[in-house]
Amino acid sequence: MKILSERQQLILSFIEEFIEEHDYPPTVRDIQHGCDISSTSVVSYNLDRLKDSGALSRDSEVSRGLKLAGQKGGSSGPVSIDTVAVPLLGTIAAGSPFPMPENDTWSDLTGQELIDLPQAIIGTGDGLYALKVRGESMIDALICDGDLVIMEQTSTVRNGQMAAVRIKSDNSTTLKHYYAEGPRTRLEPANPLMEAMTFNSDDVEVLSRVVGVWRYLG
Amino acid sequence: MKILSERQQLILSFIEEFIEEHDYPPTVRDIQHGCDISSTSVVSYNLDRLKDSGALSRDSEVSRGLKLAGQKGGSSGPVSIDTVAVPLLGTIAAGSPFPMPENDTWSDLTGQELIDLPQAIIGTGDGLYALKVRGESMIDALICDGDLVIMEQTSTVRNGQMAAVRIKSDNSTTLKHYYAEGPRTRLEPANPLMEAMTFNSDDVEVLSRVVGVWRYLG
DNA sequence: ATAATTTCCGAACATTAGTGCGGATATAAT
DNA sequence: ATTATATCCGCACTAATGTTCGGAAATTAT
Repeated sequence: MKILSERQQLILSFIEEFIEEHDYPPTVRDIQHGCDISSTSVVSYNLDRLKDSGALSRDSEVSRGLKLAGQKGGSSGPVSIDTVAVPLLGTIAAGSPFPMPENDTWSDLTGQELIDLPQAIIGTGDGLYALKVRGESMIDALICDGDLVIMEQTSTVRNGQMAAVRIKSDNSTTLKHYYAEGPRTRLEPANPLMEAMTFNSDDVEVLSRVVGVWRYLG
Repeated sequence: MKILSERQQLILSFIEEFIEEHDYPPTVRDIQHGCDISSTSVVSYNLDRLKDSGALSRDSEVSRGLKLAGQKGGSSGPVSIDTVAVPLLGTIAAGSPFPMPENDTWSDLTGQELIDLPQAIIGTGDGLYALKVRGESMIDALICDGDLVIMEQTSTVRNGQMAAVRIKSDNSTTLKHYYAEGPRTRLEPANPLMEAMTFNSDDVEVLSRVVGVWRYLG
């Protein structure tokens, strides 16, 4: 990746701020004055350079025909990107019943606390919900108190994926890596130092798939 | 609220679609042709009406100086929120030297892969960077292969916070909860099942503070 | 119907704004 | 130093773009 000159970075951040403020891109002359550049041609030159480097795209002969490349990934400052809102359904603790979405329509979750996560790392967010972990009961899943677990409501998971599974005979629920092996189902803790267990497949019910874990240590 | 004429509604939705496609607003003539209007003056006239009704704002004598009133804040589906972009500096593995931001100016990180995180859970994002974890060497910090660790470059952490610390005598680096206790410093694994260790405070160097951990199991 | 108001038309007009060009300066390579 | 390359400068040119204005047509009020 080509290195951007100081002036080019300045221009880039100016464009970002300008769009942030006006909701439309600046003109060449806006940039000129905003970045204290002596000539419009210099701005034009550097815009082309930025275009070459992929930092932005430019519609020629179009006023304000600028578009930041990442659009969602500027170099500094907050930018707006697409995110999905995931409802925080409750907390999960050792022994407590595993919370599940009850509403059959996801649109009916108004009033729930929502967690915003970037679409880029979460996907569409369909059927997702979040649980807050209380207590240390999931240490062997490498999940600790305070963690936010993002789950997808599904009863089908592929081998190797992590899921919330219920052992019917125990009436216990844990988060484990899931491996269906014919009549038996192996559940493997995320912590490789701990040992897997196998159950009769009939005895294992998949409640939700674990999509992600967010731990914030502000 | 004044009722909008059919033409005004058409113009409004055209502007919306145009911005969706180009990321900058249309010109009067774009609207003219897009809505099959005979004269630019008619467009200008209706834009003024729309401005009066509050449907949009208009910067006069500014090309493409349009801003839709609603602009942001859809009611369902993906929404735009403020996020911060965090550079992904590299990977961290057992034994490997701990990657640190080298550039003294954060604005100089263009070209790095960027991770977008919601501002709401990350804060301003100043001085933050991300590392991808390789291998199982951090199991005792409840961090596993593939995790994304968000760090803040700082040499001062408060007791109880998690930090990347270097043990000088070992020349080893680990992620531990940090407790300065006078001449001694106690380092406590995130996993409460494991035991803490104490070192001479001189022997412990704080490299970065751990702000968050993101584990994605797509 | 008549008048008042709103909307539309077409055609200029005046800025605004992107581009091109010759040459000056810097910066890097040989 | 000397050449090559990248940037910058000012200025002019042209395309794009918002605005104005007299009058026509449509709509609404009296």
